[in-house]
Amino acid sequence: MSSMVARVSTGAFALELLRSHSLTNLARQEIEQKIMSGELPPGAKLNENTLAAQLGVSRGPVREALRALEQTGLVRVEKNRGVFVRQIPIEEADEIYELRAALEQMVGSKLARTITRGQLKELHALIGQMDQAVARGDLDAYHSLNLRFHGALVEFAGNRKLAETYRRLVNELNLFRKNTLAQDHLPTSVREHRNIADAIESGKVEIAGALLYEHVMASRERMRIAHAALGKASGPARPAGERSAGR
Amino acid sequence: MSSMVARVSTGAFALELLRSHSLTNLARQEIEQKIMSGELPPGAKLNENTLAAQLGVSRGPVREALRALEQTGLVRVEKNRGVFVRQIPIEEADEIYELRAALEQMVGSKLARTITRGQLKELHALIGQMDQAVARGDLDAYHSLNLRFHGALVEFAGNRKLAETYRRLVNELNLFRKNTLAQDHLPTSVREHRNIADAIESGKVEIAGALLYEHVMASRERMRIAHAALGKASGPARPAGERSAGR
DNA sequence: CCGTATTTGTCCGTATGTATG
DNA sequence: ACATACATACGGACAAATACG
Repeated sequence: MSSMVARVSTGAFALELLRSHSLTNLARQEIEQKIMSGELPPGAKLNENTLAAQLGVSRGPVREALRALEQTGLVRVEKNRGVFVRQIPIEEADEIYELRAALEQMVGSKLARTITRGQLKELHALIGQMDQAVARGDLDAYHSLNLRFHGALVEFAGNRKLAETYRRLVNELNLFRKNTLAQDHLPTSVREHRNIADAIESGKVEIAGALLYEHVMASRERMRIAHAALGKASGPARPAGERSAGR
Repeated sequence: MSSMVARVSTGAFALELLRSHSLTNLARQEIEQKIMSGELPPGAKLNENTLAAQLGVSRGPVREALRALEQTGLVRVEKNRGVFVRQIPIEEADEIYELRAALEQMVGSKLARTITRGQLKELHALIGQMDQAVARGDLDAYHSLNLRFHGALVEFAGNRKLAETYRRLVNELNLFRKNTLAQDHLPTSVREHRNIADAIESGKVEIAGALLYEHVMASRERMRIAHAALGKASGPARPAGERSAGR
């Protein structure tokens, strides 16, 4: 009893590592990484043997990881055929944006009541960095900062279940965005971020929520437009699409 | 609804069966069933061998199923120790209710704009049945109808991702409710349902959303009270609780 | 249309870690 | 504290289904 922790230097972190030390979790993280980075693009087939070889493990952990990823919506499993990186159809992306907007509305309202000065400072810091990114015309940096900004908002809301749900949705949206890589109207987007932060700081519960809702729905519109434009420009109407789920 | 069982001749349904014909999916459904029915109560340990034997399969599919169920939040996996039916702490139930309230607010606003006469009829039918259940003092029936009412609302909103998210949350709440089996103030609850349906019918977007939000948050309060009362009355402060989950 | 190769689905054996007397 | 019993983690083999030539 007395010496429990003993020498595991930073307790919580180490335990988290240990928990992830199972090959299944390792495989899940690694595969998820490959998907999110685009190394495994939407529609790609995930070969169990190949993945197992790459990770230096047997197929068991890989299969378990894939079954878990199926639940998170990142992959789709077709019996006796294989598992594929999900191809999010525009209709579903639409739905996800709508849902995400509702979640962020909740976040905005909540933060308007609970935010701390330190958190506000973090938000403003991110906004400042976004300004710079826009000035440099660095789209990638902006995109990344944007994700961090919204992620911070959600985290600050202090509802872990909400955060988990949000992460899941953003993951799926990233799957979709790989195609359209939204070229938001950056100055507008930055201004909206400032307005949101201000409304939160002022404690305007309704307005903060509404602004975030509208901000996300505006993103959705830009996504739709970009997708429509891309649809005409490049690909055929049906780019090796998701086999209509139920079949 | 057409008669579904019949034969395995109706396309979509039959294919759904086929998809479930994989032992992994079968195991997942079966275990989920056992959990939701209370046969496997929160905190129970799930033994791979036992489950495999009960289902007449090997441990492989069972393990994959458990990994999937972990992602849905129904079970918790401790490396080298086993998997357990999750014990939702009151704090998390609280968070889930809050999130669910936000989702239903979205549902209410949306339905106020899109609901059809047929859907309204279904809602009123359910409300009528709830009236009868209350009159009979049949709590179980009321509880079931209540779930169906909210489920119908969510379904009518026509956002599949929302519906899926909602289902996930309700699943987890059921895990919690096994303990507190909320004894809502039924007449109040029924009245709220009517008000919600009316607001939706009248197309009052803001009000319908707000009413649903408040309705769910009121449920949360009742849950809290019931839980507090139960905590004092029966169990010890710490009923074999969720081990603080790593960090 | 058939035979072959590859991949997935399932099962079982073994090693390792955990709980217990 | 040690040894024993047991459950899980992982790997590997076999069977079934699919894809390919």
